[in-house]
Amino acid sequence: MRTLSIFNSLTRTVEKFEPLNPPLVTYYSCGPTVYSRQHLGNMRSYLFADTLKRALEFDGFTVRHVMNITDVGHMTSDADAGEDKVEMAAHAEGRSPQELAARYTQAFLGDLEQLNVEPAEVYCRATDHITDMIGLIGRIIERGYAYVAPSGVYFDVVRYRACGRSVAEAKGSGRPGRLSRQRLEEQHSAQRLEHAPDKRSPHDFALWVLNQPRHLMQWDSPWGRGYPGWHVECSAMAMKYLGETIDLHSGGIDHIPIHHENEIAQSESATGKPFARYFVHNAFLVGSEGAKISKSAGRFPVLDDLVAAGINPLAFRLFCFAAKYRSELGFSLDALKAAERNLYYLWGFTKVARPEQPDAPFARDYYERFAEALNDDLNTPRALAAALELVAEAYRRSDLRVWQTLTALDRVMGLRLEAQLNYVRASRLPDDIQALVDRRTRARAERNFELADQLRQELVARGYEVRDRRDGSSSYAPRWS
RNA sequence: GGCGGCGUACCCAAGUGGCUAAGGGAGAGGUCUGCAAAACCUCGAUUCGUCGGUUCGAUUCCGACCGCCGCCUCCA
Repeated sequence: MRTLSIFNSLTRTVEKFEPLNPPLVTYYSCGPTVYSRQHLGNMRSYLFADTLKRALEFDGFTVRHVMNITDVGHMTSDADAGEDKVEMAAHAEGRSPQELAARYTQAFLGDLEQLNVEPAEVYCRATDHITDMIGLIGRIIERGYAYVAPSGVYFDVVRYRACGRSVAEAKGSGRPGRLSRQRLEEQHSAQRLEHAPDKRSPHDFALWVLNQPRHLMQWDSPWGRGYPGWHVECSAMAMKYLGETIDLHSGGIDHIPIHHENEIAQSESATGKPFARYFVHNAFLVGSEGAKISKSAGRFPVLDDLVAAGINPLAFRLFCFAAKYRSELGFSLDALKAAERNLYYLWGFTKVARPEQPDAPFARDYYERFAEALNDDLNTPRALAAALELVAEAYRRSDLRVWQTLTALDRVMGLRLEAQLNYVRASRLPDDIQALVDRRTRARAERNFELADQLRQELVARGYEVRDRRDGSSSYAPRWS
């Protein structure tokens, strides 16, 4: 078994990854709040999570991956006027929150499928786990880290941050958050003045929201009718499916200061145990001007936009694979097109590959390079370079026996090479296309190149790729599925 | 105000205290081909935002500056 080194946000260093009970890895990654389409920036995160999971599997681990689908409780802010994102969007679209959530959940899963993301072992909806959340909140209250106020049950951030010294002492000088390294008093609190007046501190966050009669989704709880806060579903569901201490937790870099900090706080104050042993965060996809692509900024491309532009979704997958997860990635059509060229380069190899033969010895070096790069904190760009050079080397040597290696690498890259091979091999030409092919073959035999070229143009226009070989034979295949 | 990050060729993007600064795209030239396409070969940053410092030696470490970005309010 190889050892993955990965940057752990908890320690801010690259560490050897060692799960609690190998070969099992318990992995929780943050899923979407389903009130809108997930844009390409979001998709980068899910692709990153997928690559991380595939890398662990490449190394021989068995990954149990849990992803949340948050369909309630995600507020637009923590102020009084904060509204539930799902309910707000539902209202705007004239649907029920349930309909809206179901619709965007489907769209989300469809996107993952198009990107060839391995399905998680468990997708869990927040609304299916209300009792788990209530149980967790109860434990937090018992341990003294949450309190009940008229407007809700709040996590007592000041008490938690005090951790080992008196609350009074900690007030205004609490220890910095483990992930964000921010001290409470250093945070810009001007924006938080609108907070619920019965909160003890502006930093406290809601575990359970009470007395919001206009809210549609409500459940009974020991503290009254209401609904859960945003972060608590992740803690509750992660623990339910993976245990009180999980191996690995990932998400976007923006989750470091709020969501994950809060998850850790509420989880560990409930259990007294470490919540996650490794936290891993991916950087943003940014627009051409270097600004992040964000939902709140309004317009942002979604996967369907790429498809509409004629770009294969897997090109986006490869595009993300070609950059390190911890670096910002600059999105542009040119850059995406470059990735698409690489995709077609690898797919094109299926037309000449020798899947029935064992690999030539030279393939081994490239496999090793790929594995080494991958395990070096997921250096996917270097891994990709190894894969591309493997194919180039095969062409160069005119020794095309590298298929076993290439497909092994593709179990991490996820470009569906195997499926592409089957597709290319299985596809028979439709009769009308075959007729054109026959006519062209005849024309070429008669050295009537004018007609042959005309027929080639026709075939290309119909979506077929024409490749004449040196020996005079030709291949006609649909231009990529 | 606090926390964090970035600046490598036309574009995307790795990387290292000193071996030729990965790889890809685009571009130029070539091989092959009836011509294409595909594939392969060659070329391409004497240089890594700027200025200092440490060092025998820095793109890589330190400092300052310039520029860009994220977070501290929902955000992958």
